[in-house]
Amino acid sequence: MTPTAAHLASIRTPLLGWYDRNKRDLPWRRTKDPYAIWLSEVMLQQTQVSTVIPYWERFLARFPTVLALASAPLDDVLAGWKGLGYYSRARNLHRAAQEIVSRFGGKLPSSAEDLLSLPGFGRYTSGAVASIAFGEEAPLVDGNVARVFSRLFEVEGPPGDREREATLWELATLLVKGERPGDFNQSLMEHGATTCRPENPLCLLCPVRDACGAFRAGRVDELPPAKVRATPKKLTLALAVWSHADTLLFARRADSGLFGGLWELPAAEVDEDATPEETTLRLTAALGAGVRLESQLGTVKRQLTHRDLTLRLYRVSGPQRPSRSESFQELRWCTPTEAAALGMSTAMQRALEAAMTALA
DNA sequence: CAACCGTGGTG
DNA sequence: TCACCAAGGTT
Repeated sequence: MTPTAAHLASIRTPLLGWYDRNKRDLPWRRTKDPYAIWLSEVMLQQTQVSTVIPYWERFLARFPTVLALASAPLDDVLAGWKGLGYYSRARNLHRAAQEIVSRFGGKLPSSAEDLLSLPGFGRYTSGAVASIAFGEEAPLVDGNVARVFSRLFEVEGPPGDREREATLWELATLLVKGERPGDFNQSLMEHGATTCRPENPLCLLCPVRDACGAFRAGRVDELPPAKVRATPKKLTLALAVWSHADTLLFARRADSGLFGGLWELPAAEVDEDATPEETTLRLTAALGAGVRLESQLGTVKRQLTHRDLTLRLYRVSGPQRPSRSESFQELRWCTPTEAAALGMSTAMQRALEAAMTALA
């Protein structure tokens, strides 16, 4: 895979021109603040543009600078991320901000190489920030670019294939060299998102159709091959709905794993066909306090990428109201209003709504 | 390197 | 309804 200089130019120039004429007016394209651009790149990972826009604006207003983010409690950062998913992104963002303060004097390093050393900066995000915010000729490959290249150059192999990935990064490295590397990288992604789409690509409107191997060969529909996904595994959680006065008991999960660092109705994993006795034991162990199941308040189901999640709500009580537990970072009794400000997954919000409805 | 990590949009 | 997917990173 060694395209000629002429072939590269027949892609680079039209694509950049097309981008200048057709790029969407996105809020993070109106700023030159590296921190704001970094934030957009992290939020956009595996997430739709339309979903990100309101989050980006709100988060930036709440944490306007690297220093503000670094100084904030993780709990607040996760609350600002509430509902966006992939919460390790927020934990890594927070850690990276603190490292930027301690190692780089509070300013983002400008090279992809330095950025790569920070939490949450992989190859893609390092290249994106270095090229878009700092003008470095740093390559990037995301899902869009992979699709665009696999069609333009007829790169074979399924997503994840080692040789395929190496080829894609080589191509990105060759193509990014030239004027306005940040805009060029964005032109690749914008093209993939709007024209060279996964389904029903708009080849008739494509600015680089003449250079496209898949178009010439009539293979646009078969490149790239779809990724094979594992079937979701079942995960059943028993949730304790423990009310006292006008409050409910909430717990903050450990920082790693599913919903790491987020608040929840205290949860314990149970077997899909767990008996009430087993459920009682699990919740008692989790809370470190004797628990009695009063009644079942309902069930909430959620589909995650790798998990088929079932949340079973149990109204519980016990002889002693717990205030600490080994299983959780923190326990807290909260009114509904207070709970609304906590960092909580959408799944848990649904469960909480179901609990409140059942209790009302 | 395969598994893990969320959510909402789409056909 | 459901499978697929969207500007990935970590372990």
